[in-house]
Amino acid sequence: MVQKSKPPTAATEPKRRGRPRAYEPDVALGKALDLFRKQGFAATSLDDLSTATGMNRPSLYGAFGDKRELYIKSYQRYRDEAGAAIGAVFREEMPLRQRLERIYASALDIYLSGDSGPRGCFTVVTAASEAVGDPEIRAMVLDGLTGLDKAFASCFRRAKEKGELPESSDPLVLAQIASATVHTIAIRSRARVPRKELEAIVKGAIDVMIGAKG
Amino acid sequence: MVQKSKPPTAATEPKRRGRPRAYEPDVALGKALDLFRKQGFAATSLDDLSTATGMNRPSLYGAFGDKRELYIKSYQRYRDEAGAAIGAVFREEMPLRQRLERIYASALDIYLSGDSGPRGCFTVVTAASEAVGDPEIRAMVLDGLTGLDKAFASCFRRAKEKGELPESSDPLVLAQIASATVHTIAIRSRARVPRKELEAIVKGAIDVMIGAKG
DNA sequence: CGATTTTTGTACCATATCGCAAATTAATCC
DNA sequence: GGATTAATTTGCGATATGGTACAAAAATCG
Repeated sequence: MVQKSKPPTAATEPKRRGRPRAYEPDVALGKALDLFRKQGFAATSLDDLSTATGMNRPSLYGAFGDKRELYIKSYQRYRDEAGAAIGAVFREEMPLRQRLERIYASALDIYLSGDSGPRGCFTVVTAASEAVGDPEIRAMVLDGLTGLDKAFASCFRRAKEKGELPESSDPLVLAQIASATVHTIAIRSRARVPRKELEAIVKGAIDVMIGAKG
Repeated sequence: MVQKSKPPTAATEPKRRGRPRAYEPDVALGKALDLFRKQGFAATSLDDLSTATGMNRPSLYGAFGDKRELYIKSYQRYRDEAGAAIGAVFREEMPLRQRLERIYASALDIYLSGDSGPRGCFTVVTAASEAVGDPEIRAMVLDGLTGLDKAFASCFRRAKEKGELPESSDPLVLAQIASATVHTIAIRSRARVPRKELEAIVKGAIDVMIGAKG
């Protein structure tokens, strides 16, 4: 039940008072996230989480609260990471097609990762499921969905201004198709559709969005 | 623990031998399906299923097998129903736009139904989740996904032949966008996005697919 | 070193869960 | 009516589950 034996890594120790933690909260949360992504909320037991994180249940509870809180914190972490990944692509300057390709590539990287099979998208695979019954999770899911829509919308708006899209194009509509494409590969990846096929879907969608063919 | 007190409804009784069933398998499976759609596999207990179907656990077990088998049978039932609904739309002759509108309308009917909140799509919300770990479910999910793709593809192929689409259009690509649109509304409906918004997404997607604007 | 603080480890509790065995009930067949 | 068949009902049992109480451990502070 030990995660790391060597003393706390971070140099910025405010010299905590009592017995030092045997785990690093960040890596523990990462492990919890992995499990929740793979199995969902209900199918993941505290024992599972305990062995995966290397923390025993009381420590888990003390650090993150009960199972639902841990789930929400895991989801928050996932969203932060995913948001950072696509945010990076948005900040760089590049042609529309390339930007889209990069976004979908990093989405696929996220969805297809995992030792025991692709884990898909947290939002789509498990959070959406919990969203019906849990208002807090629902709010996060909605926020994630509209966040993606908006990111794509601004992306297309910018492209249109730069003349990369015909004047007749509607950035909001294109954004929803772009989001839908993200959603469809998220679902398909969970069914172990091979990356090649997912990339083909992405390519076709990009062609349509850019107006190469329709 | 009684589902119906009156004797078996169906006129086609082969005069079964022993004590008559107190339930009708069809309605029981429907109730099970409702629950699984709402809660997913792991979060649905046999007790839940028992009270919902009006059958006690041994009867449930005798009729449908263990929980996983019941889940698979429920999913099969869902697919049969959904397939029948869109199949009906495909058999009729009508212009492309109208056909697409009808398909999405019946999809929304399915996704948004439910007493305690919209239940979304079985395939997307729960089956895809189980698909990673269960080959049989995965096969069903894949079958459902490609089935939808193919249905849309033939739809667009027909439309192209009839001159409803430009010669440059690729039915396979359009089909994948059409499927992606189904997937995105399935996910969003689970997050309680109102029907109006979902219909707007559908309308935008149809416009792009038909080539009205891009 | 002793007191204090914080975390860990063990053990536990109440309940839920899945599945099944045995007895009971209700129908048909002869 | 008695035998047979099939479904129901009750209840059990082994295990899993989420959560917590409590003592031991490991650090800092004075």
